[in-house]
Amino acid sequence: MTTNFLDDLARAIADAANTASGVSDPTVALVPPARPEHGDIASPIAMSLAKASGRPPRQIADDIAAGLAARDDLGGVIAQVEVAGPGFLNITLSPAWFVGVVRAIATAGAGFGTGSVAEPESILLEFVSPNPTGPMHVGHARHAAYGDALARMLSFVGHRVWRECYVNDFGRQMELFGASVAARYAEELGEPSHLPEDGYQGDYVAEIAREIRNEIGDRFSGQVSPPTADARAYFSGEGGRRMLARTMAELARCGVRMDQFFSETSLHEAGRVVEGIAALENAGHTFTEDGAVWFRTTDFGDTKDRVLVRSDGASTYLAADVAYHLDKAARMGDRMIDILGADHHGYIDRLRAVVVAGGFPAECLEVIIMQLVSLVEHGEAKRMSKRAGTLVTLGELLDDIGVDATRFFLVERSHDTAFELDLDLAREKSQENPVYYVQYAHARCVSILAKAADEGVKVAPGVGVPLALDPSERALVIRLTEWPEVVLEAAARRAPHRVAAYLKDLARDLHAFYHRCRVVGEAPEVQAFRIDLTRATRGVIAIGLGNLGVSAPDRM
RNA sequence: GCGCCAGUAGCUCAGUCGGAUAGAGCGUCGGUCUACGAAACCGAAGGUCACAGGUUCGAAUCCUGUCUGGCGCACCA
Repeated sequence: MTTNFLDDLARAIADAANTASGVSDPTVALVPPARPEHGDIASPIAMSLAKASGRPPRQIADDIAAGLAARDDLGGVIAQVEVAGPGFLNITLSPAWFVGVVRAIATAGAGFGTGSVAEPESILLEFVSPNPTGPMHVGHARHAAYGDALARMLSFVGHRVWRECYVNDFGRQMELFGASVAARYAEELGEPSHLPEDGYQGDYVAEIAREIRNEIGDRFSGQVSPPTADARAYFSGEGGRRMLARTMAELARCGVRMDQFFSETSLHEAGRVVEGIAALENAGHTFTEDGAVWFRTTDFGDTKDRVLVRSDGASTYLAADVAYHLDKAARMGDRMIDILGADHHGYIDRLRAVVVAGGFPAECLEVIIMQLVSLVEHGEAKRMSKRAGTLVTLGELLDDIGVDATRFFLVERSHDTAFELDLDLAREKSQENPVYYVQYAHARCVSILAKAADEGVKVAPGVGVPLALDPSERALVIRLTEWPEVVLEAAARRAPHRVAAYLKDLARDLHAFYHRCRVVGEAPEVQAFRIDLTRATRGVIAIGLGNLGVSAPDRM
């Protein structure tokens, strides 16, 4: 549902501005006023037309105001227009406008603001993409919370989104992980352990080994001290599968849905990596030097060329990414988005080179860089290492502060701001977490509506329009009308934190309204309006929280 | 040295394709429960928007330079 409740007003201002300035078809910006006494909505249009028309902004504004006052068809929209400051038009909207708007929003329900994007795209969104060598930590959690919220928002405004998780289940780290599991398995059997020096040491490695032992018994007895090639392959594969299953379960616990988990190993096994390298070679984008095959990424703006096949014959990680990105480009539709950690930002030029060398437009690959989350505990930075087993896992975070708080917290900040998560604070202050503030506003609306139902309130159609509105009502309604624009902008800018900020503002407006205005038991036209307003607010909070993957409880 | 991101209230951060007196939460101080939930509300204090120039009616926002911090700059993944 596309909604602009101020279209009539904007058109009227455009007409009057045209007359006043001589500029044809001027763009009308409508902005929230800086202060409540400036009315409900304001426009700086006179200032922006001053230069083109050669007249002082105040004069233009006066003429526009006069032009609006002369119209007799705007009674249902405008109550008053004033000129203030350097030339702002401050507009007070009529009660009839408020009643109509709130009715429309309450009626639209869960559809309010959906499908409003002008040019819907098919988007392949890749995010989280973990190595299945250990549990997800708070960094993955930020990617998951952000990526999932972004996917929800993009879908909400009308794009088609495919969510994909690339699984780095190939290469040296997987072998090391397999050797680590094999060593723990050997310990389970009471055989000498050969844990690699730089092997993985977390408790989860022993857990996986125990699981495997419970399933296969001593089948690999005598083959793991040290592990044979067969044993290494088995424990690497089986360990990776089990780690991935845990990852999937944790994402599901967070409410993060993926359409596909894409295995790097599958690319190698299907010969896609070799094909990808061959494609670049055939297109003349490679050369051989020092026994290695290089991709001439400098032709596409990279700072140096990159190796695809090492001199020892092994393909690099980039080679797999060539195959993967060419595969994604072929099925993405209009666009693919990669969400990468800040420590991978040097990778962007390489990936773009892959896409362009593959014959796709450079703009079809969008890379979002996620700044790091670091943890602080007891006032000092917590250094995390997967191999040393000192990480704080996503699971532990969820146990501590819950899914809703974790998700809201992690999308509250812009993705390009590094932030520190203070574990002590996150635990102790969970009651003051903004998510509770917003959820409480939702529960409060439900409670009011339940009260109205208990009292048997029936709203008669055409019950009339309140004579005057409370400032808190006006503010709340204006806020509600902003939702479609907020989510559209948040989706376009890939900025879920704007939705979070909006919800905090909306919740504050609701709480203020609640404390100033009674709903049930007022005069019929006032009661009807406020019930609609409560329904509309409840609906928008629920939609907004839904876009962030956070629940909207009826009771708390 | 080069590149990306950031620097806004005591703390954590919004606001950044130019708009009025720069906002919120937390913290501090002071008020508000005999009516729909006080997990709430109302008020106060708190600012050189890192610094210096520039662009114009107007700059936290755009441009140039400087400083500080984070992260990168592999035949690792």
